[in-house]
Amino acid sequence: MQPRKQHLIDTALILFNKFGYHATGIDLILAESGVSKATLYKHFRSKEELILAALQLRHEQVVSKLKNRIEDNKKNPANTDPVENVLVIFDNLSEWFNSETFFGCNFINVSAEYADPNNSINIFAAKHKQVIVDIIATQLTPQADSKITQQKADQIGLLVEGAIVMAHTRGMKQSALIAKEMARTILKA
Amino acid sequence: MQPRKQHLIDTALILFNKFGYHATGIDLILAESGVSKATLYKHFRSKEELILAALQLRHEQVVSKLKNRIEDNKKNPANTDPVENVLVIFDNLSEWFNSETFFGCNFINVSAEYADPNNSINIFAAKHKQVIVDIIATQLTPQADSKITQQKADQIGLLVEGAIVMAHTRGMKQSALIAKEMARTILKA
DNA sequence: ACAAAGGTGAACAAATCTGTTCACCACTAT
DNA sequence: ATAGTGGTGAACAGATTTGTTCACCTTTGT
Repeated sequence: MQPRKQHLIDTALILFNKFGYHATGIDLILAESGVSKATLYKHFRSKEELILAALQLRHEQVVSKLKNRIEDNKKNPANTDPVENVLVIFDNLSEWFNSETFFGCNFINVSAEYADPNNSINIFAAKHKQVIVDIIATQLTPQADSKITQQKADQIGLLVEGAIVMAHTRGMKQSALIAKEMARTILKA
Repeated sequence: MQPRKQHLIDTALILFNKFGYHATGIDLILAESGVSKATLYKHFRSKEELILAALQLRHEQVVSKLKNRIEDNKKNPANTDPVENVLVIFDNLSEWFNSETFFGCNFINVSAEYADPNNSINIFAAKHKQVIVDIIATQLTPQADSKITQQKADQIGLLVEGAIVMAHTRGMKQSALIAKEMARTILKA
């Protein structure tokens, strides 16, 4: 990956997330990154392609952070309960909400702006959400094939979405901890 | 309210919800409604004002529908459990998700596009969410002033948001019923 | 020394967006 | 009849959007 290309994607990701996808024009990304317009269109055929590249980057960030969190938690031999190991997701969320870089979930937001289910951007967002739920499912049971595991993973996924929206639209950053307690109750019921 | 003005708001609400707020141009609203541009700008100073009017309409729709649902449920003297009376919210959601007019929550979506917390559109969306939670709280206990009631209402609110996002981004329309069962477990724990 | 690759800057095209203006039309109440 | 109200249509302005093109610059590998 050429450094200029990477820099464009990094900058675009931040601006898209903070200001929205339609509201963030190409020119702002160029000004903020210091890259020329000709270079942008040498690396990306269109704005849509840049959006997809930014989402791809974000997807990788989220997945790797999540997996690392869970793995770190498992390193402590005291943590054997798969339920508790999954709940670290919400600690992750809490940190994110309280960081300076929280402007809602890229994928929820982009889904709102590109709502057509046939649009490749929308499809990408839906896939991301599915991957996250699948990771949760594999954590709950080593073989994540059972119906019950899938159901539980969807429940956790639903709580994650709810916490993100609450934190974003109402500024309720404690929603991650509210969701965590709810998840504990649900999973142990 | 002049009929042309009302018609503009009705049309704008549908289009904004379906295609997004930036993506929906004034011209599309005019073409779809059959109203002239001069008339639009006689009734609204700007597109932003039209957006706010559309959100106001949607707010009233949601609040009145929700209240009616709860009242209707209470008419059956068998329903005395406040928890069960609150859970009809999720039946409401389920119907909405499975209707032809479901394109996500206007207020979540508009919050994504106008993310600045000082923007009047963003503020309106946050207020709407707060009103919904307050309605839930008053249903849980007649005097909704206790800390515990507020907490429970926030939990229900979180489940509602989660169900909406799941239904919208992943097309999982059954999320309303998943959330309903979770709500029952939480409230009776 | 020189060619190739990657990047720049600026001008440009073409579409699209919000918002303004104004002459004109239809209806209704007096 | 006539004045007032609300609406239309069309042209127009001005800003902003995405995307293209091209002459030129800089660095790097041979």
